[in-house]
Amino acid sequence: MEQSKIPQATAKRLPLYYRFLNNLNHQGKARVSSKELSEAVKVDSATIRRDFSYFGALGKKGYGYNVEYLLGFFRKTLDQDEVTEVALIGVGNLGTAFLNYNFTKNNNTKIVMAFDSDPSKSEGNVGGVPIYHIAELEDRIGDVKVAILTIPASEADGITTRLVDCGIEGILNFTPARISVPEHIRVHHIDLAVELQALVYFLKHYPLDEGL
Amino acid sequence: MEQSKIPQATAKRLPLYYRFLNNLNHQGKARVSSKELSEAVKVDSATIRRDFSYFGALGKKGYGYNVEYLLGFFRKTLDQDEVTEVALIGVGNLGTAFLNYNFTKNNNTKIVMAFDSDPSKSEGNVGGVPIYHIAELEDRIGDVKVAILTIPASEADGITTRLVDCGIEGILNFTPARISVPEHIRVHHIDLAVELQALVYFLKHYPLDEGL
DNA sequence: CATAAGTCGTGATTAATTTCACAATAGTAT
DNA sequence: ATACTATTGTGAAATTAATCACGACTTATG
Repeated sequence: MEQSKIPQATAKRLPLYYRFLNNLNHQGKARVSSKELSEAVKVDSATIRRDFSYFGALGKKGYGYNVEYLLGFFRKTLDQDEVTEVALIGVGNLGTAFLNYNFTKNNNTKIVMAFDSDPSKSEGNVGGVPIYHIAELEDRIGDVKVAILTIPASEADGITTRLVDCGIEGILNFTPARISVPEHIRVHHIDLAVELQALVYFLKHYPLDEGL
Repeated sequence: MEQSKIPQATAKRLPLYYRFLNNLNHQGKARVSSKELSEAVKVDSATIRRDFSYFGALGKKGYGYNVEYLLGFFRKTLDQDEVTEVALIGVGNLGTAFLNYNFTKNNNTKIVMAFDSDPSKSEGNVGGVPIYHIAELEDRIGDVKVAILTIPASEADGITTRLVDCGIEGILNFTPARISVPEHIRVHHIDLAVELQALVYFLKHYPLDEGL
C-alpha cells in the first residue's frame, strides 16, 4: 500500500504495459525503449517514461528498459503472482463471453464461479467454471471479493445489495444502471451503449486526429 | 460542428445524461435538479452543471432543469434522430451479446450487419441482423462508417486494414491488440482484461472511498 | 580513446478537468 | 408583498494529467 502516490491515470495503464511487455518477452526481445513501447500501446513516450518513473529508475539511459527486469518488476507491483478470484453474475451472452475468455494468459484474475437465475443454466459449467443458481449466491460466494455484473439493468440494484451484504469489495458493472454502494466499495462502470454513442459523437463533432 | 469547444470529458458523459433523462421522462418527472441527477448518474453536481453550461443556460435558478426541454435539447445535440449504422466484426460470444442487445432503446446506433469467418455462422441471422462471411466484407459494407471489433487479437490488424480501405471512420475495438490506423480514423479501445486488472489494482492499492 | 547516436529521468510548463463557493434569480408559502 | 428556500451558472482555485525539452549517461563505432 506504500505507493499510494501513483496517479490513477498511470495505474490504469499498468495492466496494458504489462501485457505488451509480456508479448515482447515471448518474442524474445531483451530490451525496449519508451519510443518502441509507445508505438505498440499508443501512449506518448514521455508519458510512459513518467509512468515508469513513479516506481523508480527502471531503465538505463542510452539503452532503454530490460524487458525481463521490467516484467519482473511489474509482476510484483501488479500482484501477478497472487490470483484474485472473481465471481460472475449473469450468464447471458456477455457473461458467457467472459467465461470462455476467462483471462487465460498472463493474468492475475480468475473467474471461479458464476451465477444465473435461469435454472437450465445453473448446475452447468462453462469453460470449466461452475454455474450456480442465483439463490445460492450467499452460500457459495465464500470470500470472493470481486464481482462482474453482466445482468439486466433491472436486476442490478437487488444483486448489488446482496453482493454488498456478502462483503464484496469491487464490482465491474456492465449494466447500464449506475449502482449505489457504500463508500468503501469500488465500482467501475463499463457501459457499452454509452461507449458506442460516445464514439459516434466524437466522429461527428471532433474532426480528424486526436485519439481519445 | 460549431461546438468543438466542448471538453472531451464532457462529451463522454452526454450519452449517460441522455439515458437518465429519458428514464426520468418515462417516470413522468417534469423537473430535475443537478443534485438529483448527480445521485442517479454518480457524477458530481457541479460537474453536471458545468457540463450543461457549455450548451448555454438550460436550467432555471431555484428550479432546476425541465426534463422534457433538456431531453429535446440533447436529442438534437446527440443526433438522436439520425441513426448511425454500425457493422459488427466477429460473431463470437461477445459479438452475439451485442447483436442481441443491439442498443434497442433510446439509441441512435444500430448494428445493420455482422461478419464472421466461420461459414456455419455466416448466412445466418442473429437478432434480425444478417451475418455474412468475412470474405464479403468489401462487397457488403457499403457506406457504413463505424465498426465494432469483437474478434481474436490475432486477426485485428488484418481486419483493421481492410476496414480502413473500405473507408471506415470509427472503430470500437474490444480486441486486446492496439491497432494502428491513419490519423483521421478514430479508435476507442475497450480492453476487458485491462479493466478487470485495473479494478483489482485499485482495490489493493487505493484504500476505501473515491470512485474512479 | 574520442566521438556520435540513442535514451532515460525529470524540472518546468502547459493543458485539461474537477471542485469550491457564492451572487443572482426563480419558485413557494404565508 | 415579503421572506424563505432551492438551485443555477460561473469566476476562481485546486487538482490531475500530459507534454516539452534537456542534462546526464550508455552504448556503439571508428
